Parts: sequence; structure tokens; C-alpha cells
Amino acid sequence: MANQSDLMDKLTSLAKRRGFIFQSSEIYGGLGSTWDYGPLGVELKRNVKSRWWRDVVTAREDVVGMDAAILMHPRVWEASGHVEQFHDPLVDDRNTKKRYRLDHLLEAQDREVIEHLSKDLVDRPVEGNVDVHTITGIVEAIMDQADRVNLNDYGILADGKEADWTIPRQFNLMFKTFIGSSEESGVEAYLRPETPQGIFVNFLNAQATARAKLPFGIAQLGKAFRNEITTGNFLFRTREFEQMEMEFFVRPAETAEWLEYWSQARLEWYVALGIRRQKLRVRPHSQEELSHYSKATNDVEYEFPFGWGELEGIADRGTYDLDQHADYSGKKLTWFDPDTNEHIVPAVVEASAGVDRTVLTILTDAYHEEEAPKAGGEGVEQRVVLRLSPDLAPITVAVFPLVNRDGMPELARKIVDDLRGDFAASFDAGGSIGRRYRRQDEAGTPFGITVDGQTLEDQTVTIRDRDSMEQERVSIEKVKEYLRGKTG
RNA sequence: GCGGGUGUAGUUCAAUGGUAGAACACCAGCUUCCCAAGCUGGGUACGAGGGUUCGAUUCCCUUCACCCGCUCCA
Repeated sequence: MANQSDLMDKLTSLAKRRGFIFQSSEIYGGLGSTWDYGPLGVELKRNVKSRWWRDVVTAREDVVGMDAAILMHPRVWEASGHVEQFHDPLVDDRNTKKRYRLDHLLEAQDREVIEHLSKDLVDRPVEGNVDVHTITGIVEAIMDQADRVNLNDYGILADGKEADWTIPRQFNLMFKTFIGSSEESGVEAYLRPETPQGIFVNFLNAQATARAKLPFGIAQLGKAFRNEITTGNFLFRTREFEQMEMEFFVRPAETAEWLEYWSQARLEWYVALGIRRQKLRVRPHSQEELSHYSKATNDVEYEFPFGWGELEGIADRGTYDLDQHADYSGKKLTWFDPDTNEHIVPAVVEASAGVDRTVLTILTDAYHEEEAPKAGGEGVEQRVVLRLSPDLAPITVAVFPLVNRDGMPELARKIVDDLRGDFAASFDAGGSIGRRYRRQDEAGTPFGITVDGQTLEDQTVTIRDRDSMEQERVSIEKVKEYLRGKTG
């Protein structure tokens, strides 16, 4: 097994070498924390997404899908709480390397400090007690002229100690953009920081047209954007990412049991993708961790080389979102319960997963280095193999002529052409047969079909299993049946 | 954004104030009846910009990217 500390490096290198993941805009020096999916990566990612869609939407009677635009009315993000929650003015203390929220920092200062700041920046004496408005006013004034205000002039202490402050920075987690071709006349808008709001604002549309009754879910899959303060760990935290989200609407009294149900169901989904169960866990959030919208949240986590990381959050959002949107839009967002003859605001249990994180998990979990026999059967050498589930692997089956003569390449091509359409099939005649097997091992291809001398006599081929490296002889006409039996 | 580290072929690494080399990978051909074999040939790099210098991949500055922390979340 690979050394844990450099596993991510090896994975990044393999991902590039084999065409899974490339750094974005690489020829221009790269763009921070953005990654592109290559020929193999896009197939893997597509397989993940369609598997999710099948398991969460198509295969279920109680979930429907939708696909909202990335751009939404700016008021959506006021209602959702993101405008309020996603703006933090932060400063760093160079002495201790610690970071503080400016408002929290000011609240902890002595009155003289606040008075000094208020006099200089707000041009107003502090009357009575120092309250939230005073603090907010000062924060705004500081941020308005952040380049000119030196916080070190005011004796602001960090946990009671003298500090060396950086220029305060506004950390705005939402991407701003303009709708309209000129910025002056354009309406300011945001790239969505999460996908569920598109579901909440369409609650009535989707519910009514699907004629859905509680409990039921609405799912969607799509990109979201956040100006993360700190990105990193390869695909794990990026500014542009893709989410698979399902909002399950239930009677408010039933949220606890549905939270439990979805937490288990979602954990099992990752196990079904072939991820080792012992590397997965469901972890409930502590009170302090809970988001502004959630009463209870469970995270499905995977143990990465860099520690446990969240793949999916299953959250009880209560009636927060529908209440907020009803409030801000002035529209009633209720459902009529025929059992009780009441209009109720449904509560929501959300299952929100990251596509890119799932891909990263699959690659991490599948990566293995092991001993393999050398040519001629003498000695061993290292091989790198991605043990991807046959349902997820970008290439399901590769077809090779054992040697490039006697009509073997032609027959192999005929076989691979016949397989295409039913399976992701690939042809390879380059180098020795051993090299081709290894190449496919690194790509995670579960099956290798080889046309050899015997094939020309009895129309059978060998099918090699990626993990055991053992071969079975199967007649050409039974190949599809064989592969179907091994894949979903 | 702050602190620390790193940046040379596709990958992993080397060397040098006088403009770069290896291994593996890759491509073409030959060979090869089963696990990165062999032979021949081939292409590909000093992250970007500026400065010092007769001359910079090498020294300096800036910037960009990646890794490790601080913080946040899918």
C-alpha cells in the first residue's frame, strides 16, 4: 500500500498521466484550485452522477428531479441567509498568525479603543453603552476605507495582547457577477453557492406538476461556486464544484426519522460504489458546528490521507427555507394535508453530496500498489492498479491482439467494434501484452480481452480479471453475456 | 489573506552565471503466443514578468501555481 503521506501526490500524478484530472488553464500557469476532467475523468464523473440520479431519483417513486439555473434572483440569497452569513470581515495578527472576525474582535476591546475608532472613522462620539450598532458602524467604516485605516494605530488587542494587524479583508464567499452586458446598467447577481435554493423556490411548481404528496423529495445536480478562503487537497475543496442534492419534504413531526433514514441510505450508497466500509462513517454535528439553517446534521465522511473529510451532509433544515422564501417573496409556500385538512409548511431533510469529492474518494479508495509477477514468471515488480467498481470504471473492457500478426489485430478490432455501444470498450495494440495490461490497470479497466492463436481456431478469447489477473476462456459470442453478468 | 515549503520533458529526478541530462512514460517501425521484455528511430522542459550582468534555468524582486498549517464547507 502507498505511504499515506504521499498518496495524494501519487494520485494527482496518476490522474494527470492517465487523463483523469488536469489542472485548469495549465498552459497559462494554472488557475487556483480549479481542475478539469480529462477523457477518463469525465467518464468516471458521469458514471457517478448517473448512478446517483438512478438511485436517488429514477429508482424511487417518492423523488422527482429538476434542474434550476445557476443564476437566480438576488433576493433568493437574502432570504436564504447567504448574504448575511457569507460575508465576514477578517483580520490577521502577524504576531500569533491567528485570524479574527473584525466585529468579534472589536466587541472585546476597551471602551477607549472604540471611542477612538468611532471619533476617527465615524466622526461621532459613542453615546451610552457600546452596542451592536456602534460596532457595526465602525466595521463598515473600516471596510469602506480598509486601505487607509491602520488598525495598529488604535491599540486593538488580540486576546489581551499587543498585536500586529494586517489590513482587514472582506471575505465574500459568494461569487458576484453582473446580469446585463455593461456593468453600470447591469443587475448585480450571484453565482449560486449551493443548489437547493433552486428547489425551494420551485417547491410549488414541482410539487403541483408532479402531483406529489408528502413525504416526497426533489433532487437536482449541478455546479455551485464559493470563494473559499482556503482551498486545497486536490479536488476536495475547490471554488467551483458540483453538487448532488435532494430535498425531502416531510411533515414537521417526522424529520427525525427521515434524517436517520437518509443518513443510513446515503452511507450505504457509498458502500455500494465499492468504497471500503471501514473508511466511511456517519458523524453527527455538534451544536456549534450546525449551519444557520439546520437543527441537526449528520455528515457522511471518508478517511482521506489528510484526515476525515465530509462527502455528504444530511441535514434537518426544518421549515427554515420555505418560511424564509414565503416571507421574502410574499407567496404562500404551503402544502394542503388532506388527512388533517390543514395547510402546512413542510419541513425538509436534505441530503447534499459533492460530486468531485465522491470522485476523489473513489480514486483514493481504489488506488493500490502491489506486487505482480514479471515477464517470464521470474521475480516480482510493482504494479499500480485502480480497483474501480466495474460500474464506475471509465473503460469497462479493453481488447488486445496478443501479437500484431496472423489476423489477430483485425479480429480484435472486430470484437471491440461490436462491444462499443453496449460497453465502454477500448482497443490497444501498442507494446507488449504485459504493458497493455498494466496500462489498463492504472486506468482501472476491470476486464481485458485478448485474441490469441487459439481464438483463430475455436473463436474463444481470454478475459482477464484486473484484480486477480486470472484469465477465463470465453467464446466470442458469449462475451457480452459474460460482461453483463459482471456489471450493473 | 498570513506563515512555512516547492516550482527543470507526460511523470519522477539531476546538473550548471556561458542557455540542459537521465530513467520511466509516450509516438512510429521491427520483434514478441500472456503480465511495464528487446532492438531502431522520434518529439517534448527551466511556471510567468521584471531587474542585476557581456551573458540568468542558476542571483535579486514581483507574480502565478502546488503542498503543509490558520479558517470554511459539498
